[in-house]
Amino acid sequence: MERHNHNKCVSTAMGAAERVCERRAVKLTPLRRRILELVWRSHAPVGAYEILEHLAGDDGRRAAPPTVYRSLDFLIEQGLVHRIETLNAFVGCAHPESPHEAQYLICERCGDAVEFEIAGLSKKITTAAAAQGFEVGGQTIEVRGHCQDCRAT
Amino acid sequence: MERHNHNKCVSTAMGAAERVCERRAVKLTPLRRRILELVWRSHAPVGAYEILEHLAGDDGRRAAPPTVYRSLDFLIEQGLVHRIETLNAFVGCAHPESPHEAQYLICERCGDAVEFEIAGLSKKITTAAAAQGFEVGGQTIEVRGHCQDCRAT
DNA sequence: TCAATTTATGTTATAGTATAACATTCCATA
DNA sequence: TATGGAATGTTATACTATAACATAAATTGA
Repeated sequence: MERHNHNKCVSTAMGAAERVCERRAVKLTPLRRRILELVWRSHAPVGAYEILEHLAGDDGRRAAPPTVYRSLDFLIEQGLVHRIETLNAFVGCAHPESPHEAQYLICERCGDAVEFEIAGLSKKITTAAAAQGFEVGGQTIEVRGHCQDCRAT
Repeated sequence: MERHNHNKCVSTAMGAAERVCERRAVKLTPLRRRILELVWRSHAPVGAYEILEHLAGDDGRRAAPPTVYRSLDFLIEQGLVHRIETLNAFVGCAHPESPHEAQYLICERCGDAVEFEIAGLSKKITTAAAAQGFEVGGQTIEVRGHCQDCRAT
């Protein structure tokens, strides 16, 4: 199913997250840590309610939506998780150390969302917007289509 | 409030929509026409339930969500309306004649969403994705920030 | 240390967005 | 004018997200 050791990705990401939080003096609490891990365990973006179910699975009792959304808010704020607007879902950020505008390739067949960067793209947009007097606060760039693997199959 | 004659924009847009539909032999029914007009009457993106309320205002009785969503689906399919993913809302398309990837500048102060195009941007993304073996089906590019007018105020 | 304060989480209820499934009406055309 | 397809109506419900208030845990300062 996985074409590489994804567990390793997860633990690498968790390590990075811990370092980032420590450096910023913000708390990666057990709950936040658990939710970040759940997000990372999936290549594909995960919905908030999906996370909720997995939380319930771990211990006996059921968490409520605000629990998940609050932690997601924190993780997004710290750049550890990105939200995929076109899917109402969440993915782990591959480069949490340096804040950046994320751009995603989203495969409509397998559901994977891969963060990618086109050199200068973000800057080009900012410049073009500025030319019209628009001051850019944030960008959402999401590309739908079929990934290499799915096209081959 | 409006800094130009927006009514004129609306009627121009409606005319274009009628021509487009006629050429394609698809039906711009009274309901679809009414909804398109409601969308156009606002510079800012409109939510589906907001449209629903305005529909109710016109005659006495209340429409149900599927009525609106179905018409929106049609209008989007025909490129007469675009969906703003980051707002769960809808705007009239300025250039319905030629299908294209829309890009939006969305002002967080006044709410206006302006369609704009950066020369070669869409193509650049497609090319960059192709370099990774990804075949692009569609793009979502939405830029948040402050428009010229709102910055001036 | 302990009270005061802040931060995080729990809990309940509800708001907001969207679609499934089936019924009815409208309309083009044979 | 019967009929088949497209459009719309209707009811119910799924999915996504947040408000508001309660409790618990951690931090700080006296």
